[in-house]
Amino acid sequence: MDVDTRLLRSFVAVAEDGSLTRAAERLFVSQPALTRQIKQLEDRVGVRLFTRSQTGMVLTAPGRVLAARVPDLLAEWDRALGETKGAAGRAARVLRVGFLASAANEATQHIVAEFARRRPGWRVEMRQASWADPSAGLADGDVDAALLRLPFPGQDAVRVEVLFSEPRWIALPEAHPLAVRERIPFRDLRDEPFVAAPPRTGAWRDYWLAADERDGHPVRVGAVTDQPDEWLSAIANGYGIALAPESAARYYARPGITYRPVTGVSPSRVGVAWPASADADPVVRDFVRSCLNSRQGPQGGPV
Amino acid sequence: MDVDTRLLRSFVAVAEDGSLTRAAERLFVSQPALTRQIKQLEDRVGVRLFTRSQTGMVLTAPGRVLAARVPDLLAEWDRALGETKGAAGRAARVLRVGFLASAANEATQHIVAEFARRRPGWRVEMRQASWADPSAGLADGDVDAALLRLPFPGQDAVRVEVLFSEPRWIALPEAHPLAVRERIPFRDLRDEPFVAAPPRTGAWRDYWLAADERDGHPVRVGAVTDQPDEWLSAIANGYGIALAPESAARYYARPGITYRPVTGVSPSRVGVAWPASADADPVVRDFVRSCLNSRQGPQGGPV
DNA sequence: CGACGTCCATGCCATCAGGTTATAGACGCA
DNA sequence: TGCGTCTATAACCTGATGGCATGGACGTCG
Repeated sequence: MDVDTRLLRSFVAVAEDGSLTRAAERLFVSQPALTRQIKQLEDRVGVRLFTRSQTGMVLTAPGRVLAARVPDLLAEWDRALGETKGAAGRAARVLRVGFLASAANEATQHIVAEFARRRPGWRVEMRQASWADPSAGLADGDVDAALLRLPFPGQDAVRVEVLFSEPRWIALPEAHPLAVRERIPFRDLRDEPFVAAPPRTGAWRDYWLAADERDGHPVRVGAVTDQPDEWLSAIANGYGIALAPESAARYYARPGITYRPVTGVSPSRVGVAWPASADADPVVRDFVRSCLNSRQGPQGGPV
Repeated sequence: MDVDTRLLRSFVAVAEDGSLTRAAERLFVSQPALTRQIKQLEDRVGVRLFTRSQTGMVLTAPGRVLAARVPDLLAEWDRALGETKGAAGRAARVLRVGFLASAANEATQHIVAEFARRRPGWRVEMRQASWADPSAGLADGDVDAALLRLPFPGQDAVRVEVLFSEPRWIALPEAHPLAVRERIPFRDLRDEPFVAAPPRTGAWRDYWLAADERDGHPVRVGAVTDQPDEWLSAIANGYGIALAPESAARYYARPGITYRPVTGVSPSRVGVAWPASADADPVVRDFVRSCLNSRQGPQGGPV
């Protein structure tokens, strides 16, 4: 029996949301279209997967069985796809590197230059990931390596080398009362609304909300964004403030936003990560070495 | 990235055959349709999977990576589907039992009756499998249990209880010179053409060709069939002869075909099999018990 | 108690994907 | 050089699918 993985993703979404209407807007399709997708899936499988009611969609017993397996299947498919693309990249001498907005900042160009020196003929394809995926595509096998901020979800499943760390600053609206201070203790910021990453990023989101350094003061979330521009707008518009690496002050300077050093929060660490399955890949190893080398400065010290 | 599993099955078929034309006829689609399916898959994945030539289609390096993973993915999907249908059956109080044509024969009705006694309200759904799948759907999770002939492919991955054994006879055309004999030694049959099961059924096919009891005489295959009616026609039409369980003489009696006892071949064993994952399922256990009980005769002896 | 809001289902229409047949184009082989 | 065997392309047609508008059932709130 054949199915489009699209139907399976729709199925999972509806199962999670318990509602066609909500799932439909999350999937960017109309509710009637989703109704028919689910119906089609049920027809193909030959089993009623949901019981409908005016309060939503509830999985039947067989539906629960399917819902328990489908996410793994989809993840495996995505992984197979990633490996295939990786092989294609290798054939074309392209190394796919994911990075998070603001991850390596000025280090990036040195790393790429160093890699180019080590691997003439190879090209690095930098792929910016949204904050919705702090692993920058590593988890899905979308990239061969990634430059990102630690900690990140799924970190234990991959190899990581720390490259450097830098202080965390605070980004606030120019007109914010605290913006006049030269240096701000974090305890003065704990009760401000924050601009946060999407909830499913878990520990990563918490880290940038400094959840561990609040002494029990609850987080107030003023906005949720997953891209730099949205993030900057949200801050400039006064929805909240946000911690950011020092280098963001240079890379994301913008009228209406002020960056200030913060005391009382741990610094942010930047690392290079790659899947364990690429341990033996000489190109990935060269890239990692390029990263470690660039740590000491553009001309490199002893490795 | 979303794909229809259909495209994946097409991909696997083309990869196996190394030819669009041959794969197309195996899949019962036209060659241009398959050309476009493959092209579509390549577009979606964003990677060239085959190198085309006038001698056929050859996998590229990334294509090999994908081809190595897809069969497992499809198998897992089929398994998830089977489990879902199984759950649906349980909810509807239906036990799905696969059987091979000629597997249990007269025992079947006793087993079903016994099961009905143990599980009032439950219904047994008997599904005849073609000889192309001697596991009768067990391997795909299509059934909750199966009545079949041992040995069968994949036997080690499931639980099996032997129910009984019966002599193997030979089915031959009425006009065959040997049909006049009352009892035929197998060595007199070794050089006859045989009607065989499809090649991919492996050991099962060999068993019914008595490959182990030929003393080196090679098998002559006169026809390949995977359904009882085709099998009977092939024999009646003189394409070959075939070993069959004794009970086939009663269940598949037909003008033009004669069944005779054979000496010098081992008897055939019939068993009930179920997936290890259903070990704890009380309904499956009851079914197995019904089978074992019916072994002694319809009224049952001590279990 | 009735109006309203919130669900999911359905009808209609336009569009597009996918199949089939026929044919072209490339190449190996006799 | 002509034939057979591949895959690619063109033209056409059918059917699937999505969007919009709307219907019907049910809970909720004034």
